[in-house]
Amino acid sequence: MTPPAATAPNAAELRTVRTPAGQAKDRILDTAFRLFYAQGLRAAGIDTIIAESGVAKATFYKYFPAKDDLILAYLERVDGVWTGQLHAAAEAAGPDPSDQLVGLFDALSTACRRDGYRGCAFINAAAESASGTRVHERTVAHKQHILAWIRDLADKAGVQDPDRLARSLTLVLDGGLASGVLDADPAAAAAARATAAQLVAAALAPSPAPK
Amino acid sequence: MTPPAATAPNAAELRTVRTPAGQAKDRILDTAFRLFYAQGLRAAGIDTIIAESGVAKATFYKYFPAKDDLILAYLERVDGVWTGQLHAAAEAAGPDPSDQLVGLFDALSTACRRDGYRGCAFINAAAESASGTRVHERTVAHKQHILAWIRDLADKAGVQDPDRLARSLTLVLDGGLASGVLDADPAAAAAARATAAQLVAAALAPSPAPK
DNA sequence: CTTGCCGTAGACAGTTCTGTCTGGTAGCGT
DNA sequence: ACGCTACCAGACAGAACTGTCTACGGCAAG
Repeated sequence: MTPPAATAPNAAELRTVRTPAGQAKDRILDTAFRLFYAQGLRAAGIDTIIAESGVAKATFYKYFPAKDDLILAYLERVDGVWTGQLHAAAEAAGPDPSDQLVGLFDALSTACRRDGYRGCAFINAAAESASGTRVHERTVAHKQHILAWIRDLADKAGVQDPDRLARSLTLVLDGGLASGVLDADPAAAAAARATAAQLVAAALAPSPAPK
Repeated sequence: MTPPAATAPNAAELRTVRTPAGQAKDRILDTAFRLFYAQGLRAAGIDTIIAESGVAKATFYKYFPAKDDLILAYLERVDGVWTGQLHAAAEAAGPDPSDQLVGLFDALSTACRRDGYRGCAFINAAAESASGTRVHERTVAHKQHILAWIRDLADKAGVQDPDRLARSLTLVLDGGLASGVLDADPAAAAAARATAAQLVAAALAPSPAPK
């Protein structure tokens, strides 16, 4: 009966406890989302993520064969969340595309007021990943999606040069996000919104040839 | 004569080679500058820096008791270099402060055309350091210096709201720098300059109350 | 009941990283 | 000639990290 294993803890009172469902993966992703963003991709170790998820190591590696796979899944989730907030903020500004172009900057204000705000997860991830890696490529793709979406809004707003306006606005947005990793100053977000409003207004005006 | 040490390599043909001067520290800093920027603070290991500097480990730890000390020295050097390039670009634009406010963006264009460009060393460093650490504080201080300098230029240019213009310009500048870690697109730098020119022009104009 | 899947628990290997320590060498001023 | 200083070379310790492996428990479907 008693196993001869000297190292094995007597399995009697062994709390293997629970196994809710196929939700171990979700717990891992939740923890990764939190730790990767708060500490950075490299600073957050696999062991810590496993421990805080309350998951067995074998389970972890079943779902994410390598750390990079988890990082990619994390970025995927961030993409969904952030894009959603951006769209929501834009739509909250009303049906007019030119209003939406300004309104989307409210997502920045909201984000930087959140506790533990540490700037843009994608910019931070790019800073930690070598170019050419899957992680880095993923961040580039994200930024391109955002740029395309803003360009689309600018197009609908009927400005003369949608590309130019979209470029300017993403610069301001990225600037606001990047400064967030330094200090989560709400004034920067407000300034970004004001600057965006100015740029959109100028793009809509008859424009006396700004140069 | 022959040392009894079994492990010791016979010191006969030992090339301890050179000891130029007190320049070991410089070589370390040069290597750190290169590797920290190219790979990131965490990805660049002490051992690699030591090996590529051609320096003994003891020498290294004599000058930099901990890795953080080297990182701080690295940031100090980056600050000097980047601030210098910014000032030079501004001055190259002529004596008029309003021209300098636009001209400083030429430093961004130049930087992103450089091989191995990977965005702003400070933003990247901030992404890898926890807030509250010396490294993080140093990056914040850098950005504040830049902001103060631009504000000063805006003041001299005689715009109505120097704070507001300086905020906008740093947002655009940071945006250009942040996007540099994703892809070193010269178009982004050009767009940043154009946006800056537009913002400066608008700030100087009689301004029909932009809202 | 048995079989297979999903899960826990944790030992283990192999690498890498930071930081310490010993020992030896070359030049320089006195 | 002597000692001082700055340097090179590399072994070593201790920790942390990623990833593999064995062993076991419970649940549901056939």
